[in-house]
Amino acid sequence: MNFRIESSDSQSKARAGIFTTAHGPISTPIFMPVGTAATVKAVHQRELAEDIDAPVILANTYHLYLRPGMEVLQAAGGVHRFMNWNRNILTDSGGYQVFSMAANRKLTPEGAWFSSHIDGSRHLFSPEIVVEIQRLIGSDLTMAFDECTPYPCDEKYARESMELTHSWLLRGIEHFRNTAPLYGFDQYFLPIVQGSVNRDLRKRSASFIAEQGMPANAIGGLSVGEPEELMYEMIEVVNDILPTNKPRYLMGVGTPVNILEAISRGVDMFDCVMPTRNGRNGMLFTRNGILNMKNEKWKFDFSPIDPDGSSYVDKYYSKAYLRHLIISGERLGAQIASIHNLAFYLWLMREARNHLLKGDFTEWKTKILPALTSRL
RNA sequence: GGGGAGAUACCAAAGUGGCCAACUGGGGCAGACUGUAAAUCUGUUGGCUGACGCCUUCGGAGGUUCGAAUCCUCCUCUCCCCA
Repeated sequence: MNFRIESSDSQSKARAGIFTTAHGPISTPIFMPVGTAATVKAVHQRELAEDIDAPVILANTYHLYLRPGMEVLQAAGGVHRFMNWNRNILTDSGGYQVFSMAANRKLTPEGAWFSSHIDGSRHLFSPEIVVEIQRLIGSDLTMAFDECTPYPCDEKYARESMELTHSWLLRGIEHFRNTAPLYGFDQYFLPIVQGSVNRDLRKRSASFIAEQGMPANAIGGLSVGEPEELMYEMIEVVNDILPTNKPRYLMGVGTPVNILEAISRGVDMFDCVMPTRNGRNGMLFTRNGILNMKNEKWKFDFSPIDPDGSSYVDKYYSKAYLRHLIISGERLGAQIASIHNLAFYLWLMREARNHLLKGDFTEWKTKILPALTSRL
């Protein structure tokens, strides 16, 4: 995938780069919209490409495995053809579901036993099985199977969880090397750093992950409830060890501020459900601040949703109209809010990148940060 | 004209002597949401107070009682059936 760093910030660890897979170039820093079930909820692929201009989206191994199932995805010729998305796709491995559906699973050295949230049926996810499934899905970027360590947890649990993830990683890499892509293009395998909020564990994990020599590296187990300062601290610890010449992917993060702070600490790739889920629930992110579209104050506000927004929906519809749609539970409200938020996130990444190339990233970041957290 | 039922907070609807400032649902208002079991969840919804608490409320007026949304009298209004 040949990551090329185009510019590095002089006042921080931030950098702008680019790498390419069979499904096109990805300029970093980048935000990847989450499309768990082979759909970014409430957003058309056409809007993702043409309006939001996302070069890569996420899908989820666990969800696609359960529904529609591997027979369908294989018969379709992989997930790109299935959903008619010919840009990049990254699949999460199901590691997050190990964490979020803890009540329905059992961890063993072999792997994780799940109860399907759809019909209750039992399934085993092992590092090998998860590689197989991601081969069948045909994602460009495939994730190692890990345990996303819960927070808070004691040192012993964090250590054992990390060691389990490491042992799973070795098996996953071996199986990845012993299998081939099914649809005629290369796939890449990303290992994941764990270690909870423990500096020593994070260092050990980052070293272990770096040694594997994978084309890109991920940081997991953060933004799971820990204080933001701890998250930033762990990112710093880990990024001091992960190779600088490969993309770094911070999984599941986050707010616009989280992302800018992580970029300045050397992270290149992000994903988060926040722009879509919070959008559906009426929360809009803009360069001027956050607004809750459900609030009464927009009831008679017929001004554009976001006069400074980069998406067509921003000037096409008014705040009062969007408020009405969201309060009424109308689907168009979720669509407009999701398009707006994703367009904003992608705009923010392009903007960060432009300032990195221009050489004034830190000044720009310092200036824009207060506005991003203010409430409108 | 005769007979019957009913009026409770924004709406609907429980409650039929003290555990009632009043169940529950809707609506309203506010909040949460970070590798999506989420178009979901939580709080709040008479007034004053930080809290204990106090004050005013169950169509209207009066009465019984230590105590009334609940019992009695009259009044006003609504709905249903028969003629």
